[in-house]
Amino acid sequence: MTKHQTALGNNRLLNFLTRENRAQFVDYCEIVDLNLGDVLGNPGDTIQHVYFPTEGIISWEKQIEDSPYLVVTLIGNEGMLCISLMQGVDITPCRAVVQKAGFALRITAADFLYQIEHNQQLNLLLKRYVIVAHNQLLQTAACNLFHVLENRLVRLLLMFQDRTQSDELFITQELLAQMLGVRRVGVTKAAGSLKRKNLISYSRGNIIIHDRTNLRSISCSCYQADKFLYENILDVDNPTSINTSENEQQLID
Amino acid sequence: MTKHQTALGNNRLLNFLTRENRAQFVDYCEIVDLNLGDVLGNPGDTIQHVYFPTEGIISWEKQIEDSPYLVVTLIGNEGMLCISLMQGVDITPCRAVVQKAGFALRITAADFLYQIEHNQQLNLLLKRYVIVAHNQLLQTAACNLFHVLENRLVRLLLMFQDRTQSDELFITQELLAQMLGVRRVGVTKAAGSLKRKNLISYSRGNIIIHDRTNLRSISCSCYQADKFLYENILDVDNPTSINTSENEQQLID
DNA sequence: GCTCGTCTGTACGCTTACACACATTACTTT
DNA sequence: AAAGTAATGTGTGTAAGCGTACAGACGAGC
Repeated sequence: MTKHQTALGNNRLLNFLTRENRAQFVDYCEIVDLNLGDVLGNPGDTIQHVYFPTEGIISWEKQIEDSPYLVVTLIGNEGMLCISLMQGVDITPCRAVVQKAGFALRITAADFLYQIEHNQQLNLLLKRYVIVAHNQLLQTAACNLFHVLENRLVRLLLMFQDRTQSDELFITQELLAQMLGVRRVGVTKAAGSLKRKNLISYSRGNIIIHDRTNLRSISCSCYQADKFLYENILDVDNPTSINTSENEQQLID
Repeated sequence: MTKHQTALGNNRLLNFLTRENRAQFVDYCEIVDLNLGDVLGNPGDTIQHVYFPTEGIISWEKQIEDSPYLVVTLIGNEGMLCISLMQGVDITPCRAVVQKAGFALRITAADFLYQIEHNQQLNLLLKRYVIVAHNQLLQTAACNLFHVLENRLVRLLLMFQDRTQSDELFITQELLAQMLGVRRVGVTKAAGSLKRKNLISYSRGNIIIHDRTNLRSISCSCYQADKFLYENILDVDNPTSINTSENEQQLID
C-alpha cells in the first residue's frame, strides 16, 4: 500500500528510532487523513488517539478568557500530538486543528501506553520530545515578549516551511494573525514589509517564500534555538545529552 | 532533627504521596540551605541534583540573545527543580537562582533516577508535574501577549505569596521587572496604582499584601487556571484525570 | 458578463510600554 | 552627622500595536 509506505517513512520524530523499533511501533498505527479544519481535540477532552503527522500541519491552540484562540505550537512531521498521555494525564488542555491537510499515523491511547512501556527506545525518544516541546514553548513565551511582529512572523513562516518542506504555503493573513496573537492588520503590515524586500510574495492565502537565507537572518534567534534543541536532544544515541550509561542501565533493567 | 522534620512535611508536591512512599523517597534526600542569590544551575550544565524546595523560592530563568534573563517560572514548595531529568535529559536549559532563602530536599541525579524507576506513585506524580509545568508555561506565554502589565504583576505577586505563605514579600521592583520582562519604571507605575487602591503597600523591597481577595479579582484568569490545574492533575488518586484502570495496571506491572 | 464573499491594503486616533534622564527617598556605613 | 548606596518616583519623547472603519482586489459561481 503506497499510502502506508509514504507515511511510514515520513514522521521525522519516529525516524530517530532504529528500523526494527519503528516497524514494531508503526505496526500498531493506522494511517488517517488530516482534512483542513478537522478538530482533533478540544480542551478537557479525554485523549483517544495519539497522532504522528507524516504530512500536513496541526495547530495546538490555547484560549484565554474570551480572546480568540492563540496558536502556541505547530505540529508537523517533526512531532506528535498528545504528549500528555506520555506523562500519565489523559486529558488535553488545548484545541488541536488541522491547518494543512495531509496524513498522520494514529494509534489508540491504550496501544500507545503499551508500546511506551515495552519499547525502551521509543520511551526515551518521546520522553525527550516532551522536553523539546517544553523548551520550545519557553522560547516562544520569551519571544512573544521581546520580539517585534515582523521577526515573529518570519519565524512562524520558517516553521511552517520546515513542517511542509515546500516554498509555497497556503495560509491567510487572518490565520497568521491568530497564530501570532495579533490583529490581521498587523500581519498585513509586516507581510507587506517582507514583500517589499523581495523575501516573500503572496496573494489571497498563497504565500511563496523566495529567499529563505535572508529570511533566516531576519528571524529572531528563537528559530535557530528551536532547531538546535530539536537536533541535539532527540538524537537518542548522542551521549552528551543522555544520562550516563550506568543510570541508563538502571532505567532499562 | 527539627530542621529535617520541618523540611520533611513541607514540600507540597511530595505531600501528594502516601506517607510510606514519601518517607522512602525522603530517605535518599538531604536538606540543604537555599541562600539568596545561589545559582543552582546554568544553561548547558549537567544536572547533578534535583531539588524540592520546602521553604524559599527558586526562579527559573531564560536568556534570549543579550536581553536580560527573563524569569519564566517560580518554584517554591509546590514544585521541583530539574524536571528534564525525569525525561531522560540531563542538561538544563535555564538558569536557576534562589530568590528567597530557605531550604530544599536535595537528591543526587543517580538516586533520583533509581527512585523514579522503583517508586511507581512517585513516578506518576512527577510525570504529571511535568505536564502541570508545561501547561502553566502555556498559560504564561499567552498571558504575556494578551494581558497588561498591572494584571500580570498581580498574578506574579499572588504566585509569590502562594509559594511563601506569607503576606510579606521581600523583592524589589527591579527584580519584579526582570521577572515580567519589562522595565523597572513599568513596575513602579503598576505597583503605584495598586498602592493607591490600598491593595498592597511597599517600601524598599518589602511588599505587603493587604487585600488578597481584591487582588485575585484584578489578576488575570491565568492565575486561577494555574491553580486549578495544579490541584486537579496532581491528585494521583483522582480518577477523572488518570488513565483507565486497565492501562494503569499495564503501566505498573 | 455580473454578483457575492473572501482576502488584502490604508488610515486615524488611542493605549501600552519603551529609552533615557534625572530627582527623591530611605537605609547603611563610617 | 555626613556620605554613600540602593530603591523608588517623575517626566519627555518615541515606537509598537490596538480598535475601528472603509476601500480595493481577486476569484468562484451563476
